[in-house]
Order: sequence, then structure tokens, then C-alpha cells
Amino acid sequence: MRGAQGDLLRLVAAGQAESRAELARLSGLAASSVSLRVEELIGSGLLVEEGEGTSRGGRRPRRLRLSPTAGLLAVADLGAHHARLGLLDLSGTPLVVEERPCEIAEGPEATIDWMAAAFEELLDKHGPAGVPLRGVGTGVPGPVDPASGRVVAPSRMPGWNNFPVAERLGAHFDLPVLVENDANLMAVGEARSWPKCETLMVLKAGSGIGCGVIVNGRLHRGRGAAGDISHVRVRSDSSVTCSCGHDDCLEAYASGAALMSVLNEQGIAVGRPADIVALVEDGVPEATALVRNAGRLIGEVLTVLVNFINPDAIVVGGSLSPAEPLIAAIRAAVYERCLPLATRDLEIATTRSGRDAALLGAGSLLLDAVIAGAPDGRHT
Amino acid sequence: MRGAQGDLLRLVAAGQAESRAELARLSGLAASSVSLRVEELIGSGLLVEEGEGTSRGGRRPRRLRLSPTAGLLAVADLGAHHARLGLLDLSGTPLVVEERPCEIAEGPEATIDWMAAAFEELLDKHGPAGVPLRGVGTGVPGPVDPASGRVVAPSRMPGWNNFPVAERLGAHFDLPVLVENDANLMAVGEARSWPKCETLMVLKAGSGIGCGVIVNGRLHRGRGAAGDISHVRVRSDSSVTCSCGHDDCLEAYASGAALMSVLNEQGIAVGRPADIVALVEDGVPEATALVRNAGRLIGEVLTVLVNFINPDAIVVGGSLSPAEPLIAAIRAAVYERCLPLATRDLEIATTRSGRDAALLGAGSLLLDAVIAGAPDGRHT
DNA sequence: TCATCTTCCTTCGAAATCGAAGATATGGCG
DNA sequence: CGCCATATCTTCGATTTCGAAGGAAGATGA
Repeated sequence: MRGAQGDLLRLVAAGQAESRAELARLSGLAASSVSLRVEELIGSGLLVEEGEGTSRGGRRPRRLRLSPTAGLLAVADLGAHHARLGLLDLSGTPLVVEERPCEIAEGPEATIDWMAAAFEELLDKHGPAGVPLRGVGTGVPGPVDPASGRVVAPSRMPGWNNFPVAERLGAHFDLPVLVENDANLMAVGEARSWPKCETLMVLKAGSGIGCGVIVNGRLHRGRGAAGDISHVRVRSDSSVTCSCGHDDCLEAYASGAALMSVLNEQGIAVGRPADIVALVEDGVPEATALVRNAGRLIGEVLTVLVNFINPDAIVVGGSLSPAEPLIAAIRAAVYERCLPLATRDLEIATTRSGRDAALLGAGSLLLDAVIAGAPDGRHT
Repeated sequence: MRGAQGDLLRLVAAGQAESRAELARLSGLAASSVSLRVEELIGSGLLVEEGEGTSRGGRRPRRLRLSPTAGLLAVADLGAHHARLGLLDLSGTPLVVEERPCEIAEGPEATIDWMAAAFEELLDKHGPAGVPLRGVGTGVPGPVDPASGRVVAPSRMPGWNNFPVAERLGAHFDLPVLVENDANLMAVGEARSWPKCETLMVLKAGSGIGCGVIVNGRLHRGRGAAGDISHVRVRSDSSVTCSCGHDDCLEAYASGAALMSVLNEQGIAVGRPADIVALVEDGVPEATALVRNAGRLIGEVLTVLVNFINPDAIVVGGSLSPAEPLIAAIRAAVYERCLPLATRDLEIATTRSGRDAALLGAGSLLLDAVIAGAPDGRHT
């Protein structure tokens, strides 16, 4: 399933191609070769022909889809106090998504074993009989070394430092395993909803602040820590020391956690970032002012990055993203201060993929691993 | 010369491969296919076999080089008051490099026509007889729209806005033409000297401040303006209005031009950035303090970008780069404030390619255009 | 000195890929 | 309705690429 066949499968799975002709155009292969390969893929049960598409002035294309029996992916997105878990088919379409409470602070062993059990349960309940699991993956709220699948120096995952997450997860499933930073997964998932954007910045505004970068259509990891914006120094009157040891980090002013602690000090009880959104929607002025200020600070940091990276779009997701004043303040700061050349065609918008973005991203990256690693049905 | 053959030629030209075996390893083609293609390239006069390399424990490789008669590239790097001009062979090795005075403010027509004449002169004087010119290219100190080859909204090129530079230059030579921002060219040229670095930031500290970014081994352009760091707001006590209309831009504090105007106000006469370097080397305290402060400001901006992009190296070039305190202050700021994860393996160093970096970069990008555009000896 | 290992390169039949031509199916137009 | 333009997909011979085997040339070590 490597090489040409893998490419074709990927194009179909990603929804970029629906017919042999489209595959030929996008893959660069000759139409005849595409036909051959597609026939083989249908023969091996991975693709199916499903009706006909609409004519574009000539013969109607025969639509191709991934076979529903081709396989399943089990994916998760770990947060501090809860996890989203899902089963996807190979095209990345969710069959089930659930959110369950889960304390990441209980440590890696307990959490990963719990996750594995939850995957098994989902498979039992919702997995169609006879459809094999092809890969498992999870997002974690901290930096991941892509080579080893270890969590490295996470600021909000006590007990996880240097833990071989991929290895432990792989011990439960003899399958391709993916472990990646949650904001990076969000970025990959979101990128599928922005097909025309080559360069994309995806901001995750939740209890922390994360960011994933898509450059040239692909996730940019750098040496593993790329995308961090939370420990940038912001312009500020007061002086707050961040958990990282430096003063005046963005995270200490503009993260959901920081906003919550300010509100709680003011006697307004909030338990999670979504509560802040509710307060803003209820018109509570303290909350609105705080959120707007957070947006301004984030926007000022983005200013530097927008001039530098020149993205096609900035997408804001995470549990704070439904708060209108946040986006508005980010937009104001970026458009006011960036070079006209950089903002001319820049779109700043909220997530198109919604809360499942990270799960979709995990599916997308996992599919690559599955295609690369598992020749024709066997799983390594 | 497209496809496989182009890839092979590129690998040899870039100095990445010197033998058929290396070509096979790097190109991914089978050794037998490589041999075939190489034979053809030798037959068409583009490659030559030149002696033997050193054994690595087995039979000695037969070294391959681009034929000296394969072609020439004429390249330039336009500055505000002078231009560097050179002839390169297809492997990017300079035959001649000259620096000539040239006032960019005289406008695009005059400057480009002057450049074309200078190219002709260099070819007459230094071009080996019978070796065809294969491409021309130039760097300009302003943003370039990659699609049209026009200069867009340049802050330091009066009269050039929206001028079709590539078109005008192409009118003199019926050849592939390259027009690109000077810092971007520097980045490409420098990247050849940092073969192990996938992600690279190249800072040009001259009378202006420019930056080029290499992501995944390739120049990142964004929508054409990527790499700008000069109009980022810096933390500062006073308030200076930049030419871009905003307050407290980095360029207004840390560019060579800004430093020169401060020194001149202090009664220390300087005419060009290199004079500042001389003052620093002579131990003039005013100059040293200014340069150190500029480095600190630049470093603080880089801080944000290093956390975000996670480069393998930051390379500092441009006419101010020989000033030791500049690099020292940049290093101090970056290492002090960035995430340990991002600085762990980060190298911050001065240019390896020297003053010709931009010319080398132009050669590298031009070679791609030449290989892509000119099938077997004909030039389109 | 001589067998053995490594590396480089070529040979040659097998396999994959291409591309031109044609078969199939549709929309548009007089 | 018949014809043409367009688009999709297949057939089939020509071409390219592969990969296993082997030849060439040198390093290594007993």
C-alpha cells in the first residue's frame, strides 16, 4: 500500500479526489495507471465505487469512496480534566465522539491505560463487526518529541516529563501509534477545512494558549516545540511571574486559567473556561473586559508572527473561542499593527472544524502512518 | 531536462552529490536508473566525469561535476547605494564578483538597464567563450510579489512601487529571470552552507533589517512578504515614528540607518553601516553601546519567533554583522528568554557564506528555474 | 600474499508507468 | 434528432524504472 497506491488512497481519504480522473489530475500519474491502481484497491477491499457524480459536460465520473469496512482509527484529545475520545473511519469521518472526565494529573500510566480501556469500550459498543482497528492516536497538552513519542518538559502535565507515551499506548495495540501536541493536531484538523490555505496559524485558546502552524500545507514541528506562543513577554504595567520562571508571559495574562483566577479573586465563581464564555454572553462587564484584554495581548503577539510568516489565515479555536470579544480584539490588534502587505488577504476566523478539530487532525496524521506502515491489510 | 534528470543535475549542482552512488541514495532512484540518466547528461555535455574520489572502504567513486561549459548565470544584489554583480557557473560557483556604486533612487528603468549593461560587460570580460548565459537574477531591498516579479510597497525604494522588474530585466535577456527580496536570497544562499539545518532564520543587519526564513529546507515566502521583522513594535522608553507610520518599530531603533543618524547627531561622522563596525572595533564606547542595544532589541523580537518556528540556527549577515557586540547581545536575549526546548540545539552564528550569500542564493534559485524551464540545451 | 568484505557501478530481465488511441457516456446546439 | 465538443475511463504497445545479480576496484586483516 505504499507509493502510488498510498497516494491515491490518501487523496480519496482526504476528500480531495472523488473519481479516477481527479486522482489522475492530483496525483500526477497517467490516467491509465490510476485506473489500474484503483482496480487493485477495489479488489483488496479498501475502495468502493459508489454511484456516479455529476457531469461536468461529459461522461459522469464514477465516484470512489473508502470502503466502510476498510478500517477504523481510535483517537483521543487529552485535556487537563477531561478527554475527548472518538472512532473515525479511514477517511477521518467520526463514527462516535464522546467526552469523558479524566484527570491528567493522575499520571501517564493510569491515564494511558484508562484511554486504552476506553478505546476498547468504544470499539465494542460502536465498532461495526469485522472492521479492523488500524491505528490509535492521542493529543496531549504539552510538547512532544516527534521521533520518540515522548512528552518533553510539559508545563501543565505533572509527572509526564519524558514519559514514553507512544510506547505505552503501543503496548495495548499492536498498531501504528500517534502522539502529538494538541494544538498541532488542531492545526492539522483545521487545515482540512481550509483547503486553499497553504500557510495557516491555528490558535487554541483554552485554559492554556497553544498554537499550531501549517506551512506549505504541512504541519511545522521545528525541533518539536514549534508553535509556542504562551511564553512570550507581553507589554504590561504590572509584573507577573509565570510558571516557566520568566516575567510577564502571555500565558500568565491571557490564558483561560489566568482569566479564571482573576474572576475568582473578584468573587465571580468560574470552574472552567467555558464558564467565562457564558459570562461574556450574559454581558458581565468584568468578564468581557478581561476577555477583550486577553485578545488584545494575544493579537499583539500574533502581530509579530503575521509579519514574519505571512499566513493565509489565522484560525481561533479552543474553549474560549466562542467569546466574540476575543476574536474582535485579536482582529483589531493584528489589522492595526501589521504590514498592509501581510494583512491584505489575511482571514482571521473561528474554527470551522469545531471541537473535534484535534480528533480529525489525529485521524489525518494517523492515516499517513497507516498507509506508510501497513502494506495491504496486514498490520505491523 | 525535467523530472529525474533535473533532480540529478540539481543534486550535483548543489554539491550534495558527487558520484552515481550518492545520487542514487539522495534521489531515491535505483542505481541503475541513475547510471542511465547520468550517461545521458554526460552525453549532452551538462555533466563531466572528473577523476576519482576517495574510497570509503570499497571501490572509489567516479566524481561527477557540472561541465564548465554547461552555462553561466548572471546575478546581482541591489543595495541602496551600490550593487554586487557576479557571474556564476551552474553549480553556483562565482567566476567574478564586483561591487559597483549604483543609486537605486534613480528609479527602476535606469537601474535595471544599467544592470543589464553591467552583465554584458562582465560576460565580455570574464565569460569563457562559447559558454551560454542561462539565466539572470537580482535581489532587491524590498518585498517582491513572487508571481509577477514586481516590487510591492517597498519602504526604501522610491519610485519602484509596483514596477515589473522581472519583465524589464527579461526584455534584455531572453532567458529565465529571477527577482527576489535580498534577505530571502541571502537565506537561500546561506542555507547551502548549513546543510543539516531544515529550519533556518537568516537575519540581514545592514542599513535596514531584513530576514529570510527557510522552512523544511525551502524558502518560505508566505504571500510574498514573509520574513519581515523590521516593523515590529519594540519595548522602549521614548517614542519614535517609523517611516511605515507606526510608532517604535524595530527598524527605527536597531537598523544601521537608525544607528548612523544617532551617531551623526552625537557628532561622530559615519557614512555607511560598515563605518559603525569600524568604530566598534576601535572601541568607541558610544558606538559599542548603540550596537549592543540594537542587538538586544533584535534579540527580543527573535525571541518570539524562535519559540514559534523553532529553527535549527539563526544566521546573522549584512554589513553590521561583523560587529561582535551585535551577535553577543542577540545571543544573550534569545538564550535568556526563549524556552529551553527551543534553544537546546539552537545555533546563533554569523554568516558562513559571507558577502556573496545573496548572489549564491540567486544562483541556487535560478538553477531551479533553468532546469525546470530549459529542456536539453535549448533555452526558452 | 590472499581470501574476504565493502563500495561503486553496470547488465539484464521483470515490473511499473506512460501516453496515444479508442470506447463510453453526457451536455449543448442547430 | 443528429452531430460535435467535452469529460471519463480503458486498452495496449512503447518506454522507463526497478531490483537482483554480478563485475570492478579497493580496503582490511590474517
